[in-house]
Amino acid sequence: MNDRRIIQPRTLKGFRDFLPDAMQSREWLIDTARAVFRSHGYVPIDTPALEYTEILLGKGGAETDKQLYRFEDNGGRDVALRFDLTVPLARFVAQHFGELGVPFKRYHVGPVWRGENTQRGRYREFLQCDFDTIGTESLAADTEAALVIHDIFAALDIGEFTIHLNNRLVLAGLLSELELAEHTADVLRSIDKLPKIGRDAVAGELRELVGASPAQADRLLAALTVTGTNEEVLARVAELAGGAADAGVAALTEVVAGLAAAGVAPSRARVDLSIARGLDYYTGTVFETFLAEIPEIGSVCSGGRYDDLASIYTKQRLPGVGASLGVDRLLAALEEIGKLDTSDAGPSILMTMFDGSRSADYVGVAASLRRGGLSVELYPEARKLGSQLKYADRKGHRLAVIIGGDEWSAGTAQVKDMVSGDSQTVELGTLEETCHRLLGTTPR
RNA sequence: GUGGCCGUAGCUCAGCUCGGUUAGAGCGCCUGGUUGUGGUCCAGGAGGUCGCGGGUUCAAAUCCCGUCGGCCACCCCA
Repeated sequence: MNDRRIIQPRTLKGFRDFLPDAMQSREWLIDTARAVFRSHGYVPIDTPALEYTEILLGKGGAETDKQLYRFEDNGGRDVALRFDLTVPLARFVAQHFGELGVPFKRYHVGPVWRGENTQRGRYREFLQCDFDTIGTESLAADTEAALVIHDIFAALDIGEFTIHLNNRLVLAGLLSELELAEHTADVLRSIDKLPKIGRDAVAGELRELVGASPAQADRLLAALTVTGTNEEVLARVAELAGGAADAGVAALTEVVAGLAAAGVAPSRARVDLSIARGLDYYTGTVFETFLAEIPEIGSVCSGGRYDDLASIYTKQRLPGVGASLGVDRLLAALEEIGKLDTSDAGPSILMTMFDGSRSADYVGVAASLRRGGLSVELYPEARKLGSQLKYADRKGHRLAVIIGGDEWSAGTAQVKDMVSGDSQTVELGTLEETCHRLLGTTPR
């Protein structure tokens, strides 16, 4: 009778369930970002999770190839799950270019999949939250991208943060001045490790990997680690690159000036020449964002400018600039530094049920309160009042409305303040007004 | 993908080194004390395939192998 085989409930490595608390944090984060995107004129899009493999493999090297969830569908098509939102955006823009017009500014929030090894804050299914401006080379778009990042982190109110800005043209200028240009990719990857393994180790790696002389490595690292105000750093690097980095310096100068004009504190937007970003499609501005309280978790929002988003899907040249908010990494960081507000913002009123045979009446009162702009949860059964109040307490409701036999016959309702424990009895006709007054909200 | 650590109640963990009676604790949950009032207190209770599978043994949470999952480093990146 009871020997029915139970399938063990489990989830795949790197895939997770989200319980209500975790999900509320995710929604808070995404809602905040979404509001900022909209305020700057970005519009939402979505694309399929599954694409033809040739679409996804068009760009990207052997690394993405390995990480791809790829299989043959029931119709014999070679398909794969998207591993980021940028490649689908490229396909999307190439395919719908005629209907979109430029500049095209979109944001996209959705899961992506990578079959790589897991770690804290790194999963096989994770959420990306991207925004990009396509079809303009104006640096105003770069400035805006940085400003969007700034506005999101300011709105989240999770402590201080710094957006590190650099420009690939500066790095390219330095590398050509130092005659290391042909090893750009390797050098950049090495530079990215600077904060992690330190200056000496990077110098060593440069010598081994690309055969840089100690003098070359020294000069490069000296330029990259220049400190000072944004203006000082820019002036110094222009000097060190001997004019080869002028275009990049000018671009960075303009972006920094724009951010200052927008009221961004200098401490929140810093020129940092050691920010390289391994991704090779960036060609101009690059940014990474670090939280002051937990910089070691890495960048929680990164991006940059690229010359041509979709060259493999269309002959239309599509320059752009954008960034990606690392939702899962950011949430992991906030959890660690105790900045996650787990108090839920659910309904503020619990309508208790006293007499199951009158459930329609309770539904009616709750509905009328909601029509007045209140958030009301109706307890679904006439359980012991103590249990219902306990439930209200656990769910974080601020008020409990109690209507029992006495109240029904008197045409009244009891309103209990869950924080103070005080309760008062009011006419049913003034219940809505009383709730609004106690909650400090205004009637609709 | 390579290497290391780990996996016991819903959660945090003890027990494992040197196999041996009904596997424990705190918190949480449920019930009662308070027949219509939560958060405190008191009493009681439910809840465990010791991740899963196999092996050694008279006997395995404990030893061995495999596997799944988590964490960490490398790699790469969000």
